[in-house]
Amino acid sequence: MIKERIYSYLVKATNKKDIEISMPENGKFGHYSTNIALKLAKDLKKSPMELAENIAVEIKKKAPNDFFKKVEVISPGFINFFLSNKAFQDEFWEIYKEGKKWGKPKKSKKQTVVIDYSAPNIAKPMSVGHLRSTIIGQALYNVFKFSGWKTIGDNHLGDWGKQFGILIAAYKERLKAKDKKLKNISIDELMRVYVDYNAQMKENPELEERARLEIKKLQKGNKENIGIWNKFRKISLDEFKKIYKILGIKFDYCFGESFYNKMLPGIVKEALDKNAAVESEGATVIPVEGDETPLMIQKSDGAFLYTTTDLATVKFRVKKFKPDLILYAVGSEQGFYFSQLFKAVKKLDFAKKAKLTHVNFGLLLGEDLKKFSTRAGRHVSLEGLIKESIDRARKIAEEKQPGISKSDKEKIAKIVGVGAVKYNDLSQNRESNIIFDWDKMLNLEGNSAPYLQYTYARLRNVLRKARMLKGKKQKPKASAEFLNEPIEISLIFHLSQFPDVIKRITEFYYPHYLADYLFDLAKMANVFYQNIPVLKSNPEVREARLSLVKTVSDVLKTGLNLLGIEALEKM
RNA sequence: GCUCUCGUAGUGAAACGGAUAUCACGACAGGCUUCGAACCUGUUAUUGGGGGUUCGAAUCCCUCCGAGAGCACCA
Repeated sequence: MIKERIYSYLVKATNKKDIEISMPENGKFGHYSTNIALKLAKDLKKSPMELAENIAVEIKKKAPNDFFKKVEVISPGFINFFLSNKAFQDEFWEIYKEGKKWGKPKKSKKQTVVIDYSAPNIAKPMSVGHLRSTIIGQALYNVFKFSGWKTIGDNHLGDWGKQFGILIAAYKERLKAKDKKLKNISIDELMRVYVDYNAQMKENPELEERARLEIKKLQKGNKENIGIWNKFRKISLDEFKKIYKILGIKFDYCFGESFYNKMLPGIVKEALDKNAAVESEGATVIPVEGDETPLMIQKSDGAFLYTTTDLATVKFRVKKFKPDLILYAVGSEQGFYFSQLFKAVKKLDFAKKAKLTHVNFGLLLGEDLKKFSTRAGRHVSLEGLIKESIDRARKIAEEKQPGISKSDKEKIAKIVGVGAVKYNDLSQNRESNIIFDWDKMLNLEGNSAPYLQYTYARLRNVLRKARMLKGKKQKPKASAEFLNEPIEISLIFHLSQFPDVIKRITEFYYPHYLADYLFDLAKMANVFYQNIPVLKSNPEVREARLSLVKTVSDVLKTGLNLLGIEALEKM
């Protein structure tokens, strides 16, 4: 790769290894640039400009004659590199050879990552709030896998805890009242039962007591309650599976909180034995350094908490998967909780070599800038959102392609609609809050999934038509020299950065790096498409351009798929 | 009250401490006898206020203002 080559020349010219090479936003400052002279000037007590000049002279000696077009030194001491077309043509050949593998790290030691994402609660329909965890987690999963990691996706279902006391108590009450709706109870009905009971509980403490008794019975393995619990769990899971199928979400495991239930007493005991936990006001807590409030692992009534489960989960995952990294795709509002949890994990020495990271994301806020929550009764169903998006996509498909068959139209509507929703989320910094807005969320123009999908479909169309043309094929290496148009060089330059983007995501966990990258690539591809004829150009030029079109479309497709978005041959 | 996060064109966003802050939407003006106009071209406007560190700050530090979130018997 070009960047690596510049780096190696710089190392030779300076005898330093810690060298930054950046890409100036403004093309006037070259394809690549380094500030190494500015950094070194202080230590060497030389003027940065003079130092930069010396390095520039050296590096020109180290590189082949036809590699740089120009190496420039600019005040206060930047060295800017302008590459020759030849350098890019060679680069293109390297990329073309890689084919669909382009972007994968060449050498990497096998590492393991566990990604905790989605984690919906049983007996509540998935809301748009769960969307972020689900698709950010899935995108990270895909990127890690593509990068050669052993990747484990675990859906940590919220299938245990106090809410089941409420649900079971409420359910039994309805049963007594012979509520007909209980026969084939839906997840929406379950939530209504829950919300109603929750509201009544505030006025009637007796109901709260009843819920507490039911949860106790459940935890002790009471058959009737376990039966009801299982029923709720199944109804919910079936519902979730439907949504995961539409969204193309997959997990390796779905252990859920209930899975860890039996390990909880052991966790508390271990924490006490290790002197990590103490008793406080009748409860068992782990004091956390620097924090006023400790982390509670057992309530004064003996019940365990989410926290206890999370500790058990870490221990279990470390033992089973021996991960190097565990990622939690969970909202920012749990930031404080996770910082406490991680400190407790360290105290207990549960993590071993694994690095635990909270991949946080911003809240989904209502138009009044307040948090969405089920308790507040504000709920936009995820299913409804997806449906709406598909409807909008279908309408547009009807406008743009009136002639196509009904089944094709449905397929396009689904892929475009789902893609739009995902891209809307993945294209922005995950840490920003998102204000819920139908129109923004379901945008099908500009910086959106359909734009990328459309670009891909156009490029594929050119390739399809080319196959129908007769004529001798040339090796792309031989023909790369015909790629000399500025937009062609820009495309190659951009293609060459793909591996860097992938690498940065495995380091910083920001899917929007990839979305940004793909959008830029698509913009360039459209400019190319608009201005540069492919099929009607001279045969050898045509071969070169077709190779470029092929490579760009492959990267677009790979990138979209990594984001969990499908590409369409026709739309 | 304490702690954390965030304030970038009219709107939504981007920017390893780098150079003239980049996109999209919107608005306005153009472009299909040419590989798909879900596209392309042009015009438009921005770092909340004040200090500091640095050769260089949207980015780091301090302070003020504004918004949001969190702060043991929920998950």
